[in-house]
Amino acid sequence: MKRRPTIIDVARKAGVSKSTVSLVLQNSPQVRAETRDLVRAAIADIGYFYNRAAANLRMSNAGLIGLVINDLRNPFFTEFATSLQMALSARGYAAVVANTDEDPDVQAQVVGAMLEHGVSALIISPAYGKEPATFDPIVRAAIPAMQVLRNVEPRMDLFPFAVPDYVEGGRLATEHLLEAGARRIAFVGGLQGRAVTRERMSGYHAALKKAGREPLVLTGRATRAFGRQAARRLADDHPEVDAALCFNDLVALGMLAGCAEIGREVGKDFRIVGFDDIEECAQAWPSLSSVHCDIAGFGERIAATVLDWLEDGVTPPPQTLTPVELVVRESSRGRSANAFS
Amino acid sequence: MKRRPTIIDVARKAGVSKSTVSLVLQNSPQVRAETRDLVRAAIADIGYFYNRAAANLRMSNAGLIGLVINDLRNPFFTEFATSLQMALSARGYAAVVANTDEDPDVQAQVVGAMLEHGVSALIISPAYGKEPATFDPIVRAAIPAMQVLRNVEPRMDLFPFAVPDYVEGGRLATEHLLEAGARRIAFVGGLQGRAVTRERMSGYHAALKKAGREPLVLTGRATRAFGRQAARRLADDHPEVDAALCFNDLVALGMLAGCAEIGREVGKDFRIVGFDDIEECAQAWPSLSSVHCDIAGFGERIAATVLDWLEDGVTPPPQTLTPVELVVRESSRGRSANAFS
DNA sequence: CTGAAAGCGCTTACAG
DNA sequence: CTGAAAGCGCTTACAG
Repeated sequence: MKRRPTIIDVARKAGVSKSTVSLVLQNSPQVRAETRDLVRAAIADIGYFYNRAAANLRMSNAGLIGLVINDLRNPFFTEFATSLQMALSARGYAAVVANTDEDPDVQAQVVGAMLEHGVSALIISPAYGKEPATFDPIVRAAIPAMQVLRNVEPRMDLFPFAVPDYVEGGRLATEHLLEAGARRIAFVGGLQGRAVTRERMSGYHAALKKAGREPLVLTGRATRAFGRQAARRLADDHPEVDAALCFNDLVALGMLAGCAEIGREVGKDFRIVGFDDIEECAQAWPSLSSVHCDIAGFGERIAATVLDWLEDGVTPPPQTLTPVELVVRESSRGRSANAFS
Repeated sequence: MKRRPTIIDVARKAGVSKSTVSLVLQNSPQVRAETRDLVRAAIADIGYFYNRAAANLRMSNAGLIGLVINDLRNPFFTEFATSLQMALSARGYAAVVANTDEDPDVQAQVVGAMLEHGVSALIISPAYGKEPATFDPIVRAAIPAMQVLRNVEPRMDLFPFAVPDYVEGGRLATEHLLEAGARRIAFVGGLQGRAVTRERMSGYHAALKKAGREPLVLTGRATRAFGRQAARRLADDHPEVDAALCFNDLVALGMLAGCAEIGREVGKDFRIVGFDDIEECAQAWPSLSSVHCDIAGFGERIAATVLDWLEDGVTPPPQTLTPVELVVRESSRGRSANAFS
């Protein structure tokens, strides 16, 4: 395992000084074309590659961005993280990513590690709890940092927050179900008291109130398993309920499975709308209506926001709401022609 | 935005030399307890945190591991990447991760970027195509690098390969379907000619041959959409087929949806087995039998293998097959009692 | 247009 | 047990 070649090896090979090599590396116009080509040839020849850690020591912009996610196995967050990472990569940054699995201790640990690695900025979809352990070190490091999708840290001047407009999404979905003829609409899933649940629910409450209908809320974990149980519970305990707005698509997809299991025909006997519009919604059967949050676009937007902040000092506003829209599919529209067995 | 504190600031504050601070940072036993506490207090006081880039410059082990994945949105790879990342994190390493979206150019670019960032090792689930552009630079960097899940680079001494035992999985699943009474079993999904497809299929072929049955292969993309179409095509063109072994769970879940759509009762009229056993299998309805590859365990194992290689020079064998097992659920066993509507 | 020199924040022998 | 000094691979004024 031989030594990694350095700028000095290149300089020696090309017969110039290491300063010149450095200038070539940075595409400086002040080096003569022939010299540049000479250096380039030497670089290719000895297989030199840039050492960013060393450069960073002088320049202090490592080109590393930290990405900390509370639940990376959830397709919603996967999609977000992936599109964000690819957007960063396209602008020449690498992403250090970590999943915290909703554990604030893990979160504090990985954030600390990322700061040690000298990330130039941090994007965090935080776990709930022990906020200071995570956020105080970031304040000390004085790097751009955004919280996304969940707002757990009140200092939004320091940690600007961005999120799709969940309230509007909840309203749109509820109004759609009402227009489609639903008489009694339940809100299913989402942990009680969490901001995200509250927001998604508040659009639902507002729309029902306006229509003079009574809400029915079944909070619970945001999982397929909970959705599946909820389908059964709703049928048993609240047979009058003929529609559900779900906290997210996983719950909705779980309800789809649950309805199939108990023989309730979704789109006919019962209408379901999910939230997030993950890829699977269009592939499910019946296909699932959902509040489209354009999470891929959201990821790209966050990447751009953070890099503009980092590179040009454009501080984002303390709070950004991105637009959402409702995508109506079979689960709330009624079945397509080939739907009977 | 003030300067990040350094070891020298700490030294000044604690009234010792920077060497002493460095020793404290490394928990060296050769520094007196009182001095250590003094230094620790100073560290906490001025909010110092370690600069790994600088340390790395001297030591050349950045504690960064590169993770390059061909399709990070696929839950199978998400699960792998996440468990790997968390295992690395637990051993004090950070993961730089990148999705290539099956694009070999993107892959070459991100691998180059990671090498510049001085990753100490690389784990890659490669895209197909342009192998030299990705792998030659890794060879020059002379760092431990493994290919996982797909074997595209023949130099397996340089890039040891690890993968679950797909052949065995295909065999197990096929034998199970035969035992369950299936008369004609199709293999559905997976791109023709790819090693993964070939392996998963070869267990299927072997088992059928042994039983004296004819194979029927329907290759295609490994997506829900393809699975859904395939369900219809199979019913239309090959009504005698009464079971399917799918290339992966996405295809199988797509078939589940497709069967629901055309009114074919899975578990009764038709049996389906998937491959990978992603989390959703247990939550689907009917629940999906699948070849369990323990991908979370696989991720942890790879993390351990790479770190042992990096830290202790334990070179992995050129090829590792990890065990798989079949998990039988409703989709191939017959419905549970509550299954009629 | 190119070279010599200092410095980024650490670690590591080497003295004391 | 602790300090002074060199060096890791770069960049950046500053001379020439």
